[in-house]
Amino acid sequence: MKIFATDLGKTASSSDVIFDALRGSIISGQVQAGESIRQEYIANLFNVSRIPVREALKRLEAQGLVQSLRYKGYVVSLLSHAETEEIYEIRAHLEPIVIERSVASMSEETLEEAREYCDLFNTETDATKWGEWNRRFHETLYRDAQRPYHLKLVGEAIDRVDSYLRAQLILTNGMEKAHQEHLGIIDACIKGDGDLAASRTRDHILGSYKMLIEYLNNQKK
Amino acid sequence: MKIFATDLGKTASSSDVIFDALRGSIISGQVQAGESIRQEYIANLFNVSRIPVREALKRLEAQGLVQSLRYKGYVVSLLSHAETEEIYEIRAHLEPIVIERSVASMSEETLEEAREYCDLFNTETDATKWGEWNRRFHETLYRDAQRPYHLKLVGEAIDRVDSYLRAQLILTNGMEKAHQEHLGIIDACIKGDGDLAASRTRDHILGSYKMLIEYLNNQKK
DNA sequence: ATATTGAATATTGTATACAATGTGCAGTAT
DNA sequence: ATACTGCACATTGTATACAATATTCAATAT
Repeated sequence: MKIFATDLGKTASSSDVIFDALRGSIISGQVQAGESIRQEYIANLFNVSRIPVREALKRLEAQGLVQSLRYKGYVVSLLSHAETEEIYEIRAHLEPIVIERSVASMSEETLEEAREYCDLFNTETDATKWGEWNRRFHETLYRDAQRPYHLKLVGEAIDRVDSYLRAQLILTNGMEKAHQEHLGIIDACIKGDGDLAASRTRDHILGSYKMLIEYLNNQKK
Repeated sequence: MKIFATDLGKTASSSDVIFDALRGSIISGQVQAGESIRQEYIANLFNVSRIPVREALKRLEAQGLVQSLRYKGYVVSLLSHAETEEIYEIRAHLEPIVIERSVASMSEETLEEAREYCDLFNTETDATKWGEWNRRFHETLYRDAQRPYHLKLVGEAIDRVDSYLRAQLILTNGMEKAHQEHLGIIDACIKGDGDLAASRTRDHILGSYKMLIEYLNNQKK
């Protein structure tokens, strides 16, 4: 008899659970940039020792979401204007590639799910949830690309800016514009036009970057 | 009196030392893909407990160089053809961007250092060192780009394929071609022609990918 | 000869304990 | 009032210890 050990060794250790939780708190903006995270505090929160907490933090650090300062704790990374620009530049390069590949083999279910998130984004009244629907919308559309490495990079890039955006609720302004662009992207996917989906995705990303910059400039005054 | 605490909290802990060492062993091909890394073994090697070893491994895992399999140890990641293609595709997109920015503010020292590595790559007789000189050559040329996030991604992407390439000593074939291309890139940098440097860099990367694919096809027969 | 079982072993994941050292505040001097 | 000093405290980094469980290999059954 054959053993199908598909999920061998994949039982989520508490370190994984804590990683997910911390990452979620950061990208949702619940823990703001600059705040310091105490190992002992997190450990008590989850009723574990500091060991798994440390390992989760090491992973977050490798991803750039936190920085370790000895004797001062792990601090949620700040995001400079320069780095924000970099990340949007990278997203504007990679995400069109991904969606183009994705369109080529996009399933009906994927399209349907994307439509749902698109709708949720549009009808949601709780502003703190817009970021999440927006993210799921895009990630769903990228799902069929069979480009895991691209997706890893894109996901981490989005994590990095999300933590900042959501904390500031910047999306408030361009909601309607964003929704129209989402509809345009879905439309291109339905047509099976990868090129169009790609260029619309690029415009969408560059557009939101421009919006962000304008917002920050207004803040200064 | 003012305290210049530039390097506050940056004393390298043993976990950092071990991370560097393991990363080096992997990307140099000394530890081959598929090999498993025993925590206790590494701990003894460095005369430390398993704790810092585990943290180093967690970081390597976040970078994709190793995978954790419970009760079986951390295994050096394999590299599928699909993932190789992805990584070269990403490099071909990002590295031209980086070098273009870099050319705009490239110092004489950088150019000089790049020339040295170019030379070392060309004259080196020990095949195991080619990869290292090649890498330093490119990283030097990217240094002045002031694009830390790009450099992080590019560095990790190179790490990922280097571990595989060096183990196979694939470079053996295209040495002379690569050297000519290096000279072409330097030439473009001297001229201050960012566009040209970018396109030559792209061609260089795509060329080495093509070479790799041919090599792998020949292996099959 | 091959398949199956079970106990010893190996290996990881985590808790606890301890060492090192920066931080913060009270007390003191100017 | 402000600047300095020293000590208690807080916080991290790592060693040791223990628990859980997969792996391995010899013994046994088919």
